[in-house]
Amino acid sequence: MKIATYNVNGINSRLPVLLRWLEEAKPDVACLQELKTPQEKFPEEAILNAGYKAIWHGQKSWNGVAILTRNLEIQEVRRALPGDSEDLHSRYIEAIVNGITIGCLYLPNGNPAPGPKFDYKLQWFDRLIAHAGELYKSGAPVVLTGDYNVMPTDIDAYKPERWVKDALFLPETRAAFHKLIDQGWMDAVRTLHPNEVIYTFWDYFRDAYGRNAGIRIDHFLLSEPLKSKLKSCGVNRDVRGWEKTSDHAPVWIELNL
DNA sequence: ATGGCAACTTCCAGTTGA
Repeated sequence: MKIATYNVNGINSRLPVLLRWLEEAKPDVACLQELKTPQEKFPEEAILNAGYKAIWHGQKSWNGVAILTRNLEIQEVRRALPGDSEDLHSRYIEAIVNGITIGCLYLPNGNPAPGPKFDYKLQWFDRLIAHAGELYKSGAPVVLTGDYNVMPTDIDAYKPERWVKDALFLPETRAAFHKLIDQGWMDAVRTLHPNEVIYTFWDYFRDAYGRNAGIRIDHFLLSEPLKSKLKSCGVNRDVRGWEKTSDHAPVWIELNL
């Protein structure tokens, strides 16, 4: 079973790239972030025609998450993190697919830091940690994937010294990520490739992709029952080089179920 | 240290992203 995550940076302006990637990569499950579309303008018909069912949580202008499946039933569980009914950002959607709980998340960016946006990032992170803890303890097979907006360690950033005051790399942010990992989760990509330079985002500026000046911020976390099932993983790096592409590249894992 | 790019909105300049 192949599961992918892809921050599309606007699903409607990204539609040709998204459809081409689905056709070429053929993930069984695709978790999407940054739809940047209201609920009613999600391109459901084009996605259905490409062979995928979808559930999504849209929002005007910003955020937005979706889970797509090919030839698999999808049962939605929730479409927000517990813990703050006032939080209206569309940043989390969770479903059960093929017996696996899949959480698709778009963690807040948090810049500029310090400030209210960074406070919101850390608060959202706390709610994710609380919810993830419940999921992990349940013993169910769970995949928590998406755009975490965190580089976990120095190896995950081109010139990490340039990111030390950035919300994606500040000590509080990394500490929150490691608190989450310490519940027992496996960082799938880093576990299979412990020393490799792997990036999932390259800035649009200054030919960052051409220079491979990237960062690794899109992650797959696996709960206990899935750790022994992880077969392979990777980044569809070439997608970042396509015309009218996102600033993120898709990331995928293959599970031997 | 700065600003470079892209997508959004609703009227082309301001905001957000990472």
